[in-house]
Amino acid sequence: MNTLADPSISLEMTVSELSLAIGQLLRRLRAESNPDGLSWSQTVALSRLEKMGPMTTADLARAESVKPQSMGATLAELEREGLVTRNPHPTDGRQVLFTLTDEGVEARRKRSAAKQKWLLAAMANLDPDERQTLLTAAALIKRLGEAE
Amino acid sequence: MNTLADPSISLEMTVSELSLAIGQLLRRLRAESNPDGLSWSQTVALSRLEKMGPMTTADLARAESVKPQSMGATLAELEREGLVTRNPHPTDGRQVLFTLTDEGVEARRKRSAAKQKWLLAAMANLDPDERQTLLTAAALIKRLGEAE
DNA sequence: TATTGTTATACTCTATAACTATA
DNA sequence: TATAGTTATAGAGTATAACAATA
Repeated sequence: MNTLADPSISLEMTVSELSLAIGQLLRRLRAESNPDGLSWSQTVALSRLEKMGPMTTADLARAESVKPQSMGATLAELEREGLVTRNPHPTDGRQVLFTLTDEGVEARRKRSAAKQKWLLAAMANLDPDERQTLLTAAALIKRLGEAE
Repeated sequence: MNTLADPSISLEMTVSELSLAIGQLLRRLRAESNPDGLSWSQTVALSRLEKMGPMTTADLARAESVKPQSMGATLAELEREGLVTRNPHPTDGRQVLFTLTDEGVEARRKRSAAKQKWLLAAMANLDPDERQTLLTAAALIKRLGEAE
């Protein structure tokens, strides 16, 4: 009589539970932000640039499921703060490649600390098994977010 | 030596991966929203009222890690649409209890369908094991979001 | 024509501050 | 005083629409 074995119940319940849970955690993370730290969207853009190397506005927008205009605003702000620089695309004159500056790398490491510090502390109370579950889940969630 | 066995490396990596993944999934979910559907914050408020029964503005705000004023705005909008009603608290004249209307139950079920339908479809491609991981992770994420 | 990016404008969500009513 | 809620205002993030430049 294992209700978890019913795929439809499990699926809808998981969808609902997961949506509510991640929404709450994200709001919680935002609430923990540092006054002179990086905003969420800035942190995300910097992280992705650091991980993937130079990228265009459109690629970053696609990667984060936002419109190019929205990503453009985030990048313009990061550029004003000297955390990214823009370079022309070598072959396509329309495109602009954004690259992390040294200061951007530093900022990503230091100024996003407040948020992550909170989550780090919260996760420190979990069992190793639970942390492993979250790491596995993170990869799955990433796949869902990227899914067509 | 196994780097995954180093708790600090695993922990930081998990924090980073998890934050990025849930941020992207949530933006993705928001992007899938229906033009005449419910907004994310409305869906969340209705879901919680449905699950927990009548609640006050302050309780809902605490549950979702937002300020009472923010939750107040969401509830006012839901009230204007007839999806929740307000009732006086039986013993404390300051408090207001919000309750789902029948129309609110219906709306939660139908109008949030667009978003959840997308996630449901995406999750249908996962293995049962992977779905179980997400369900377990949802509970963990919920605990993190509620953590002091 | 299609794509990249920009500018202009508006909406949603959330925050802070100041206020009223009740405990 | 302290708490629950409201009103007013502002900022961040995102969206749509209209445009320019390039492919």
